[in-house]
Amino acid sequence: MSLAHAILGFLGRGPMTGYDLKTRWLDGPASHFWTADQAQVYRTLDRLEREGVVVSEIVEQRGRPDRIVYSITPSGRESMLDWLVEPHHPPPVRDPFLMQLFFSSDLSDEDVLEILVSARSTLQERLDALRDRKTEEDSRIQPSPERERDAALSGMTLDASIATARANVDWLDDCIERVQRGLPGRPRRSVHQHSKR
Amino acid sequence: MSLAHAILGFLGRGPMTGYDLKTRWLDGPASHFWTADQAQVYRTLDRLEREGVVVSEIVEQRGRPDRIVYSITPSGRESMLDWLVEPHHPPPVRDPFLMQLFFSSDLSDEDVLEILVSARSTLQERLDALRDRKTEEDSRIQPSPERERDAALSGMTLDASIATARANVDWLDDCIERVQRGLPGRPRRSVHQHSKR
DNA sequence: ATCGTATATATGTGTTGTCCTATATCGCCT
DNA sequence: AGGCGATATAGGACAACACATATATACGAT
Repeated sequence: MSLAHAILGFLGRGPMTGYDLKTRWLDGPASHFWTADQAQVYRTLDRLEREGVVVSEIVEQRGRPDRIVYSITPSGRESMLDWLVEPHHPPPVRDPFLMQLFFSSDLSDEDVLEILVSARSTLQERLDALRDRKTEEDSRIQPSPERERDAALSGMTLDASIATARANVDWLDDCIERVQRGLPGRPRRSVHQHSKR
Repeated sequence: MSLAHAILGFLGRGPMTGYDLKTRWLDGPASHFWTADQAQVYRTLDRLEREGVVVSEIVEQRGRPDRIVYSITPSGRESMLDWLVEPHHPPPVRDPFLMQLFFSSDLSDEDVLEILVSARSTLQERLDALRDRKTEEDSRIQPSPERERDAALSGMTLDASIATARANVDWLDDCIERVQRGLPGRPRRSVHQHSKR
């Protein structure tokens, strides 16, 4: 599980609660390469503590649940470094959108077009958000050489997501053009005969 | 689960066994947008039959296990058409490789470079394979207008994967160049001090 | 002669991830 | 006054997925 290593990675930069991990990091600077459910974060922290790679300290609070501040242990740092030098490749492909397009021969050209246009607009939003984050991160001045290094690497990963998103928007534009010129053949069954609701 | 709809989609083109679904389609023409375990295919077929969207017919064989040939039912076609017109967006991002790069500030420039070069070579192979499939599919003549339509859409999805892969190779080239010029800061902890095995 | 591969389905088990709900209080907005 | 969002953790239930193993035989290669 890579979530465990994301957690170790962030705890390597300083002690934190599960809440912080989720809201300040996973939902923010890490959101373009990993997503995780809140429940899963807490459960993973539990597991990591049982494994001895993190330790927790309870900080009492008034009015709120006690904070459980986790820190990485030396064994945790070791495990993270081991993970860092192993080769990690992108995960198995599983893309419902491409699947939809693949099986769209039963739809009319108009329906296919609609799907493509809608996907384009979603992707464009995502791309804009990524670009905003990139300019924002680029303009932020880092207080230390270590942070500069972190920022450079973080920027590189953002560039990857931006490049991918842009390539996909371009591809969608090509598809839209092609469908507008008309796809070969005709749909076997039209949706409009089917779903007259 | 989209696997269910992949299965319905392929069964829509003709009756088939679980074995065929896995070996002739999922491991082949569908592999760039979906991957599935053999066990999962059979279990999903079971479920789909209980749901009444597919029916099975047992074909006895000598020397081999009986074939269980599945066909899509009218209700299955309906369910597939419903799914086809719904908007489907790419799944949540989960990329161990980007994560690795993000947390690589504890590695030396040389180690980061090694990771990038290795990723590049894997991706390049993947890209070559996709391109081969594309030329192969393009050169195949389709027997009917429906097949032509299928082929056009299939080609479009292949183009998406190719565009993504190419964008990523280009991005990796940029990264490699940048790291060769040197990343800012220095690693906090070197791996070489750590793993002298 | 045996080893591997293709054909064909099935189960057991564990892991990872999702969704929903519960709890408790503070502060802000309407 | 009352509702909503932020702070903070936690458990139950389930779906999806991965990995290993079992069974049985034909056929070609070494």
